Amino acid sequence: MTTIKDVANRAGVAPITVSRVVNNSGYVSSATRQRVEAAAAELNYVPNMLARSLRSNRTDTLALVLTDITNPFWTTVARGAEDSASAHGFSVIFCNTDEHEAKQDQYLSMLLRKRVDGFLYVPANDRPDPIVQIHKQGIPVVVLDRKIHGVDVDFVRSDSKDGAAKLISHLLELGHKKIAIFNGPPNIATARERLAGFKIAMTKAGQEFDESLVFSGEFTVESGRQMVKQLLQRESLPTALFAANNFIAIGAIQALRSNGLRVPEDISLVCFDDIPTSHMIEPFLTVVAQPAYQIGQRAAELLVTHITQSGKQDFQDIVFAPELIVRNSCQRVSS
Amino acid sequence: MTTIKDVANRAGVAPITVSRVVNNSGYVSSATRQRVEAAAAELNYVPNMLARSLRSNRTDTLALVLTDITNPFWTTVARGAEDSASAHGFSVIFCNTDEHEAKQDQYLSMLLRKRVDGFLYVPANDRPDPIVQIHKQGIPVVVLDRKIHGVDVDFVRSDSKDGAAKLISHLLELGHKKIAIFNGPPNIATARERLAGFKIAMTKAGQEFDESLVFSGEFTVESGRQMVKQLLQRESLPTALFAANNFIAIGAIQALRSNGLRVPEDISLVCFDDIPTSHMIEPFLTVVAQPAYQIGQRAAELLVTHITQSGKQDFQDIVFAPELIVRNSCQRVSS
DNA sequence: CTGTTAGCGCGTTCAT
DNA sequence: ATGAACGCGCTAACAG
Repeated sequence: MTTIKDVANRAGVAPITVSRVVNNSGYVSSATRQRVEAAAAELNYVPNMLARSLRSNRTDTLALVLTDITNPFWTTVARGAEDSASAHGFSVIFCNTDEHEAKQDQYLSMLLRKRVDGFLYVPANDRPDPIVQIHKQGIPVVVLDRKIHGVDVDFVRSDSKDGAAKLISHLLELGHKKIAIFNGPPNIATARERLAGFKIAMTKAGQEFDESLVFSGEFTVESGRQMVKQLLQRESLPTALFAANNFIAIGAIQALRSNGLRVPEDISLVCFDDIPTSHMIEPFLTVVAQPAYQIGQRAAELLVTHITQSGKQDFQDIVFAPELIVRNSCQRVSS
Repeated sequence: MTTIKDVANRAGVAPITVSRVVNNSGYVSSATRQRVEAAAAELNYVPNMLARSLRSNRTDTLALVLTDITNPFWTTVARGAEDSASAHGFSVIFCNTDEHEAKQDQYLSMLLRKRVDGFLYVPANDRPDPIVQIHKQGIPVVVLDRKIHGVDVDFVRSDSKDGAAKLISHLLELGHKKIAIFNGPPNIATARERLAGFKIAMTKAGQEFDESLVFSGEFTVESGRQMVKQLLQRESLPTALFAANNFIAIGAIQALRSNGLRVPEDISLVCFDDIPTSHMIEPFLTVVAQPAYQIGQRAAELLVTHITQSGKQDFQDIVFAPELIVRNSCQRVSS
């Protein structure tokens, strides 16, 4: 591994001169510059960022802590974040927590040790302490997707309440009254807000809200299947189903079908979050889609701003409006 | 930012003693250990990996250089790699090259400067030089998905030739004879091999191979659309289409439909690579699926082995067999 | 069981 | 326009 010193020797100059050439800082005569560049090339010199970072306290690296990159929503967020980070000269380390607190804590402390310059953080829970811990190290955090109270950070997310309401309104317009919700865990803000939006839309339309039609699980395919099982134990079925995210919807559809129930003929289904590649092939699920790419992009930009202008102390709560996309998973119901 | 020195002062010991406590190395009396741990906790001490790495020449970080994490195949590979890396104590930095050489080169040199411990590398081209450059720095590389000749590295990939042949055999069994291929660029090994598999299966079945039915583009949705345009300029259409990857298939289906052609009624379609979430909702495309998760997992494991046992010099070429999954995108053709 | 010395590779500060 | 010295935070190597 050749160092700045080796290059210096080869070029017959002092290490600091090599440094100046490499970083384009300070004055270097074009003659010595050329000698240095030649030496660097011959020796395959690659600057050591570790050493540089040790002095500069900057790693040009962001952390992206999310739940599961396998979910197309997060995939797209990740892509947006990486594109934006890369445009600003940052790399990104990604970590899947699977909404698991222990995993998350482990990742966070590893990332802290690695001295990442900032965190793009999708919290697995409502607790503010992870963020507090990070802030104690003086590292900025942008929280994605989920609002947490009592912490001074930026948020980039979409309006879950509004999105849920849009979906429910759509169902109501089609004549549905008995609507069940397959929700995520109540300790995640988006789950609570999507339920809230559901309730609001129902009551606003003068519809009775039936607590027994609220199911709580996880934001996973398996959980979607489980909730169908629970649903089928009821005497009467709702005419429509609201899945609080795409994976729950997938699990629900599978379980419904394997129980001989067709969507939308036997039961209508809407869900939060798009499934891009799927709908490109077969436009099927009616959803509200979040601008996933922009969420990632915007979050990374915000984070980079905080890093480069470390004075910046005004925190933003950027809320995107989800968009209703009507496809073929709902049927009109005769009242 | 509190350092090992601060902790040492607080605990009334030497820095090295703190180091020993933190790393569980060497002898420390449980009395002083406790004092040190208390001091560390009070001061919110977080070890600085940069400093440690500078000495140890290990960053516990892998690079994952792929084409586009937005493609569900790569998403799954990435997840497998991250899970495996994390289990071995490594983080992973991911980079999207979009098959773009310039972007790729930029990423590679950045990652070299960052002193990642190893590369998981999906080459955007056939050239061995990027790998040679990395090896010059003494850093191991595992190449994913695409074989490159003339370099000593591990490969983890699947058998493109065999996969293509399986798909074509399936079509032949259904009576198809005029089959077009929508391929990726010829400078990518998988594209060449998928075409080769196509040819082999055809000739083996005694079918004539029609060069005019070979279309070359990119592994993208847009390219899939473009190739349909080209196809439609022909006087007579083939009865079946072989898309060399999932994104090409998606683009093809869209363009076919917008031109009033239905799959499979008007034309049958098979493709390489699954689209997991899509087929969970609507089992549609007949594909050969690669074990994406295992590819990522296995590659990361191999890489970690090279890193931890730096003596290891036997290189493997691990080839997985793709699996044919018959769904509903093909129709039998009467001869 | 604990401490001293030294150096990993680089860039800031201050000279020349 | 170029260089010397020092220190970023940490841990081998070697005392004691």
